[in-house]
Amino acid sequence: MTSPLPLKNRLLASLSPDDFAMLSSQLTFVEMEKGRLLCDPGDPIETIYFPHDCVISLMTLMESGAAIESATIGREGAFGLMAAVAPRQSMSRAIVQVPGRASRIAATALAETVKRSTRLAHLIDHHNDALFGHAIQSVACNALHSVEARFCRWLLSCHDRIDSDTISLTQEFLADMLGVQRTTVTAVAGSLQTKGLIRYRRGIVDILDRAGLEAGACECYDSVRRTYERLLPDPFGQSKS
Amino acid sequence: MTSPLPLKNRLLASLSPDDFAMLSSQLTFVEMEKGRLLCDPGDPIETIYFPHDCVISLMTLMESGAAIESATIGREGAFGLMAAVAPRQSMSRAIVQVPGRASRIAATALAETVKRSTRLAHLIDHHNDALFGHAIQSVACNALHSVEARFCRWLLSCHDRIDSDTISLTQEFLADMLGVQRTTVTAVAGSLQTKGLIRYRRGIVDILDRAGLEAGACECYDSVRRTYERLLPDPFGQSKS
DNA sequence: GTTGTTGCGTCGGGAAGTCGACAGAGCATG
DNA sequence: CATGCTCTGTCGACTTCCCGACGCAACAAC
Repeated sequence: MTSPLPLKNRLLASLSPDDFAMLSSQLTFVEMEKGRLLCDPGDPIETIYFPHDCVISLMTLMESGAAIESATIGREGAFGLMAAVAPRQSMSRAIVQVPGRASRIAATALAETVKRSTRLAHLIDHHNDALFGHAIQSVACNALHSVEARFCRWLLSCHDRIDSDTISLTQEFLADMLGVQRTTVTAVAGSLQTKGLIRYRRGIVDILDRAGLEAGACECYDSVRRTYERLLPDPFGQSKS
Repeated sequence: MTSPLPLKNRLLASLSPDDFAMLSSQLTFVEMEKGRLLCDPGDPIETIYFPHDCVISLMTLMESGAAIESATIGREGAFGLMAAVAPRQSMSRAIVQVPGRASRIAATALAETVKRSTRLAHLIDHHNDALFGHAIQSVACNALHSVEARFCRWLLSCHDRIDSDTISLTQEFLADMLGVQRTTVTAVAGSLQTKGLIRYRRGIVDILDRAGLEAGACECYDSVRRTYERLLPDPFGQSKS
């Protein structure tokens, strides 16, 4: 799946030809380098990003300075669609977690098009609903599930959104995402490595056994995935597992 | 604040006279008895509820049968507004957690009105955004904060939505909400009682010291509250603390 | 090759919360 | 008053995760 096809974003690929025609002239292809900050809480959302093979994290900032992940966005969705109808402030920090490419468009330009296409408006509505479903599942997940299960879930949903079995990320970073201590991540990563599910080497994770990770992950992984599939059917119809 | 004013719901009270005129004939006043089930995951959302002095919980159901709270809805909002534009399935179980009164309307009727009023559409849009903000804050909260802090937060946000300092709820029930063991709730409740913040007696909690609870609660309580205030200003302009 | 930096592994004490079990208290019903 | 049920308090062992500290390994820069 390392096809040269530029538009892997499922939301863009789901657009009707008419809608796509209206948007395409305003869409810009961008490289998203790792760590790039798209938005902080309180910032107006001026640009909307449709990831092709990058992953964007929505992080909730706490007073302590901690930043914990509340949702991730990849090729199944887009960042900033809450602002697709009317101007809106971001409530989270949005950063590029895994580098790659995306298409972007000005929020005002998208809002113009949305006014003319109820079909596009419904697509965005469905996306926002799925994102909400993602969030409430994570509320439950963070309260009930072990770090190991959440770690597996995280790796899987990241893996779904990229075209490689190798993910570049440090344990420190992952600890922030999951909202746990770095040493806890080390312990869990060691455990998964012993089981042969992943390999960890200095900032790089290799996914060795997807099925094993799925067995170790909590139900939340599949639950969120099914919600997206129901509300935003995959126009490519592909799947990894 | 035990005024006989029937419409305490802030969303309804924020409507323009025109919008309210269009809706009022379709709105029905209902008593919401404790424990009433409004929706289960997968059910179509057919009715939208605007609480006046009851509290509705959105609960995420897990495969194990556990049901944990992912958001609460009171007089500052409404249940079911994701379905205000187009038909939608519920993703959570919605139950009445604290009894009281609400106004309800058929989703189809509201959708008709929304088509005619962009102002109403924007109000609903803001509500859904605030609810999303509520959810992502809870994602972080459940990952980072102690049970005691979350317990305080829960009591405060419940207290905000009713007209009494007495809340009827068992520790068992609260344990489900918070996603913890019942014995843990007992321990925390005992601690708060010793500090003089609450009184607990067989299914009934009395709020004795709001300021003390606010000191014990995590920042999430205030954060969520400010988000609602920003997106949906209180038309009554009142506050409890 | 040396140095500096970054990321990982480990160790140990401690706090928080789990889980099962049981006793007792409050309340309603007959 | 007796019965039964529901809700709360307690206990103890156990697990998970926190939190700070330290050393080492890998990599980059010069």
